Amino acid sequence: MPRPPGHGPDFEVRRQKIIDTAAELFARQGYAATSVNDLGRAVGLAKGALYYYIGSKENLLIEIQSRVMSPLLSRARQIAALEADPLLRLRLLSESLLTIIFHRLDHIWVYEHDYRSLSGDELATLLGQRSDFEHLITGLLTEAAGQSSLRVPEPRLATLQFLNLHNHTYQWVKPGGRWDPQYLAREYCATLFRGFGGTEADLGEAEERAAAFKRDRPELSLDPEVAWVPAPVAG
Amino acid sequence: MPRPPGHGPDFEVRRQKIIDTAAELFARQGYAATSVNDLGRAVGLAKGALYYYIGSKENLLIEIQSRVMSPLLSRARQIAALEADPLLRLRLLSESLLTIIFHRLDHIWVYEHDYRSLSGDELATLLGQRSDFEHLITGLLTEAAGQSSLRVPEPRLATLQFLNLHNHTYQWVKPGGRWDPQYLAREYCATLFRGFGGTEADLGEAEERAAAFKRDRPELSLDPEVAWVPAPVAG
Amino acid sequence: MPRPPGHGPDFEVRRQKIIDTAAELFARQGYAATSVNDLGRAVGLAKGALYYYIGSKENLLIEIQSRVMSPLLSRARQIAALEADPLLRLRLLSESLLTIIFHRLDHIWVYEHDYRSLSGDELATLLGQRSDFEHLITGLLTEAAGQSSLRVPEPRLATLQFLNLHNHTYQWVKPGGRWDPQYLAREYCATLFRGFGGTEADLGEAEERAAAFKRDRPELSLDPEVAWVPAPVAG
Amino acid sequence: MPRPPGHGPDFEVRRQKIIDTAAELFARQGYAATSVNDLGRAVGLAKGALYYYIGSKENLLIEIQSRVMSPLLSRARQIAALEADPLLRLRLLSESLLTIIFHRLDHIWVYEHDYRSLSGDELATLLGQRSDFEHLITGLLTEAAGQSSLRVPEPRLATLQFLNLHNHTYQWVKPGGRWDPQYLAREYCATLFRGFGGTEADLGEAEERAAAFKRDRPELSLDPEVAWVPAPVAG
DNA sequence: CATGAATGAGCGTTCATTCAT
DNA sequence: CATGAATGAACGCTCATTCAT
Repeated sequence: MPRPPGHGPDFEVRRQKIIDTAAELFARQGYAATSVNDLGRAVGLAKGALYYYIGSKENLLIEIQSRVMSPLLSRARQIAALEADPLLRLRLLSESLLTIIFHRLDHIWVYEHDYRSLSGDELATLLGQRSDFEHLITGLLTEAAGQSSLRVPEPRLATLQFLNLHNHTYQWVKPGGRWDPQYLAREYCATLFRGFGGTEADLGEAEERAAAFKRDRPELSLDPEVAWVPAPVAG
Repeated sequence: MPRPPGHGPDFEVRRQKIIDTAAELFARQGYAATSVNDLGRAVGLAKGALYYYIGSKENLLIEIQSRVMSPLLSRARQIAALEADPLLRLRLLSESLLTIIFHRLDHIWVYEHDYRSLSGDELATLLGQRSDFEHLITGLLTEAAGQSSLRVPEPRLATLQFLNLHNHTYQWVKPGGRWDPQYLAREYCATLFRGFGGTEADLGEAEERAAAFKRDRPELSLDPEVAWVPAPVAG
Repeated sequence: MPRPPGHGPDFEVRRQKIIDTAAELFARQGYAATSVNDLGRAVGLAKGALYYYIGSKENLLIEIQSRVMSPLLSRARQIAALEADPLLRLRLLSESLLTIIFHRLDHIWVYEHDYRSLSGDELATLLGQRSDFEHLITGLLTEAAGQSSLRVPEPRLATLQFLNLHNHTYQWVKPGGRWDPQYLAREYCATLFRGFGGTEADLGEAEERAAAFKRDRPELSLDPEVAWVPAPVAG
Repeated sequence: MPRPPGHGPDFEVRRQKIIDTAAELFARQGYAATSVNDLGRAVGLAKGALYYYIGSKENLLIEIQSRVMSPLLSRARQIAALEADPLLRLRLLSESLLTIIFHRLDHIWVYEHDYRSLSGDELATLLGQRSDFEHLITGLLTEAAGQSSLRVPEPRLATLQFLNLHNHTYQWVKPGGRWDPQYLAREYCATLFRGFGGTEADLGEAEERAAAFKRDRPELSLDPEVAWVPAPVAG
């Protein structure tokens, strides 16, 4: 879906705002139940003008998915590649994941609910990226089993518990509510690390180092405003 | 949508089979993306006849939600009311919940994905039932904090972790695969009980008692065949 | 585009009438310039009901093409296979072709103008059939060059002249006007046979035999009412 | 559709190039199936600028029709007015007509297929011009019947055969292929003249004189480059 | 009970055209 | 001169629902 070659300076700004609104609507009503007319009404544009920006309805879905997956995966790879204690890296990953969930809750709803509405190719790409993300976690859990007190006899099952605990959060979380991503990350990791047999000492150490890390390497904490905007993938 | 006053003895049987098929289709394609024609083709009935049984498309959604919520809630209430160790009851609840997820995976997909397509009243009813279910868990966790080694400083957050861990399972579970509900319940409860500070002793005891319970009181183990069918329709 | 399995007795009748009307409209305004709404208005049916009968707009085009090609080709094969003088067979073919043009003028307009709107597969099929038809004529002309006074040094060019002369008739012919298919066939064949160097004797003989043939084997004269209706091809 | 009163010297050049491109696209895809956007892309202009040159889409169609009809009719009048044997003039007309078909095949496709998309007034003008052209041929054929061996008992039918044979050529001709306009004109006229009862002598004479004519009065041979461009717009 | 037929609203998308800049 | 942006109508098509038979 190639867009016309020349566009005014406002084009991309406006386009991003339309995708924002689409994410809100899709999150609230579902992708299939939201019409392009609904979106037009919400952004104050006739349908014809909308298509000037969006290309197609499915394209919106692709962009939204990519706005989630793209920064998540790149940040996850950065963290996984750090030379640091695997528990620390899991803890950092937990907070990154929750940060994204908090700051783009509507995108996450769409990401979790409507990915099956993608067409074959796009779906395959997305599932591949999801699988990559999961394998990063599996790798860290396996590493942790070797270097700490954690017991991970079934890395796949441990990974799935990690993902269950984090990913389902979008269903009830209220940004600005009682808990923030940092707090939840600490709690979730505490549950999981203890739950997988980790000692209180290992747990405390990971938490301390995470605090230190965020102090010393702030660029590795996900700044969602920066992370989202360029969304360079797909389309 | 009043159904005709008198119908033959097969009416209800046939109706239930249609809802079964609807659940399969909705799970696979989504509620909004499944047409009444699709359903008609799948059950081998023309649209006119179909409407005789189903009343409306939304009605199907209501019935499916109720088929999940109704046995789950009644079984949860039964279990919560038992005179027994709260950890044991949580363990039994875990297995019941996972059993439903395993045996009616298609219903769960619909339950998790398409409840927002319900109209206001029906949605309110459903959300109320979900809240009731959650409070049963909160109650058991609070009890457990008093009677065992568990520390539950924030019962709401503990409840949400319990729900996250269980409810997200539908996204990846494959019935007939590596794990069964009993195995997953043991693993999940082990993670949670340890994660909330429970001792290995408490944990082992709960597991033993659960085994004994299922031996002595088999009627309290969820038989999914029985559990579903009569599902008294809410609404 | 499989139609639902069961249909009332009127379905096919109505369907054929709709295709008739579509052919009229397509002939008058062109396929691309005729909307499904136009057709609905013309047959007195809402768009939804129309689709119950037609499947798709392109399907109408396919059916119309097949209504022309199918009887034309089968009749042409019958005639070409006769054990008779090639000039006689060309003369019979000429009349068959003109009879179709006269009796389904609107179909011919669509056939000549809008075949390029067909999608790849259907277009390929049609072009193949057209090619088959042309080769029948080429064959007869070549035969005639051997057995009569005709000189056909370039069979392809002779074929194209035969086709030009006949096929372009749809542009100006008025059924019920001054000339009928028999008359035009005689005139066209006279022009072509003389034009290709045939003697008056050959020409007269072919005309006489054609008259005899139509008297003795009336079943080989194209009865357009019978020829059209079953239109068993494609869809 | 008044064009702005003053434009630069390039205006007309550019305009003609745009019409060239439009003719290509309309011929390939059909007038109704070609969008103004397609045209804009093909000529490298945004829609706004395009409309500065074209006025409207229908205007393009009018111009293309006129580019065919206008030189054809003026050349035909020139030829018909010559003091020369009618068979010679028919022969010259044949070659002129075929030359136009060869050199502007795309225009001819549009001319033959999409004239029905013209609005009432334009269509009336065009049909009048077509009729004028036909009457020139009828006149020549009638003259020929008086001065040569041709028998033309029905001048209208003879005219239509002349037109059928020539006009349908656009459907299959490939410029640069086996035959050129001169060759086809000779063949077509041979078929027609013989077919209408002309002697080989008359036929040979006409062909000889045509060769002489083209040698002595080359300005009467259609130079397509000159013939097209200035095409005074009808409408 | 069950069907085939019909409706009217809505779907995602494309169109010819306009116009401020 | 030329652009990018906007419109509103129409496109082909699908939908949930109804109802005479």
